[in-house]
Amino acid sequence: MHHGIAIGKVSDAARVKIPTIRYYEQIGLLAPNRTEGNRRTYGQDDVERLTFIRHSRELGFNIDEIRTLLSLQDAPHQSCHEADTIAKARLVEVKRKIASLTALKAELERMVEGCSHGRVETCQVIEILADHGKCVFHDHTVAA
Amino acid sequence: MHHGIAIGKVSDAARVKIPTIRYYEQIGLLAPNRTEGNRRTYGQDDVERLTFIRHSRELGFNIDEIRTLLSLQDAPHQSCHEADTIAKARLVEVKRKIASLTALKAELERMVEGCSHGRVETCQVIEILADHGKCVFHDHTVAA
DNA sequence: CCTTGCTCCTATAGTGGCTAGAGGTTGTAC
DNA sequence: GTACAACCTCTAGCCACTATAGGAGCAAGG
Repeated sequence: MHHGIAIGKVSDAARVKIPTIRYYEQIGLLAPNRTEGNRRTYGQDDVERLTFIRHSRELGFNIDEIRTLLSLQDAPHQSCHEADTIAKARLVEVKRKIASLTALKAELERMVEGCSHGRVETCQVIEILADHGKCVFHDHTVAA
Repeated sequence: MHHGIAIGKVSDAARVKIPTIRYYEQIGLLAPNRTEGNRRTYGQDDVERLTFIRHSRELGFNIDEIRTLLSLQDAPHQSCHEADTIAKARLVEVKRKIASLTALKAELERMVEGCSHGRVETCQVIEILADHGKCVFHDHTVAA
């Protein structure tokens, strides 16, 4: 009504794109509130909720984890044990990913350094990709 | 015919799942060869090609990059300049990702350490997620 | 020869987390 | 009153697979 924020403003304020906000509503992360003219309307709390979501996404939490984190935030008198568990799991994952990417980095550096800048026949890049035995990167789990 | 390898064997040999092999054929990474009974049939070269693809995917190259790398491998007298460029671009990306994940790791560690194991009200995990200002992780680009 | 059961086939739909587009409505400023 | 921005819904597309349904081929044992 009088002090509702339109989706565009919320989008700017929370730095979450408009279609993404609509998507979040669709999957139930955001409560649907409309004006008489059928426009989505938000309050400052929604801006904060969206910021929370964006930040969590940036930190690599998936939607299900965020759903749990949001439900925890909505019930502040509960134990934070679950939030702690989620963060810890994420930390383990991140550590593993860093280790994997570091090995990958070494592999790519070896490829690039080994490249004789000649023809494909003698190119380390192609050769290492073709023959796994020549690869030093063995924890092939994350990469992407 | 007599020395063709069936998809299941190729799948085991190259450690690429059967539906994935069919998918690769569909998108043109693999030539389609069939027996009279309409079964896909492969040779040792296909096992090597699939291993190349798997390895490249594990190293984080996307399908388009792999397409280029494969076309280079198929023409070994060409210059390997392009392969070098692709690997270098990937290296830059990986370095950026490591930097980002390292910052993220610090952030998660701060969260977990700061958690008083009490109630959500006072939980650092939730608080840091809610208030971006309290976050030390600012290169929010990769994360996942 | 026949059945059992394994491997294979196609085609379609689903995954996650959005993003893009078409085509229509509402609200606002001049 | 009219131009135009901002909004609406609905559908389809992105990537790289993965899953499922429903059917056909093929090798070994009886």
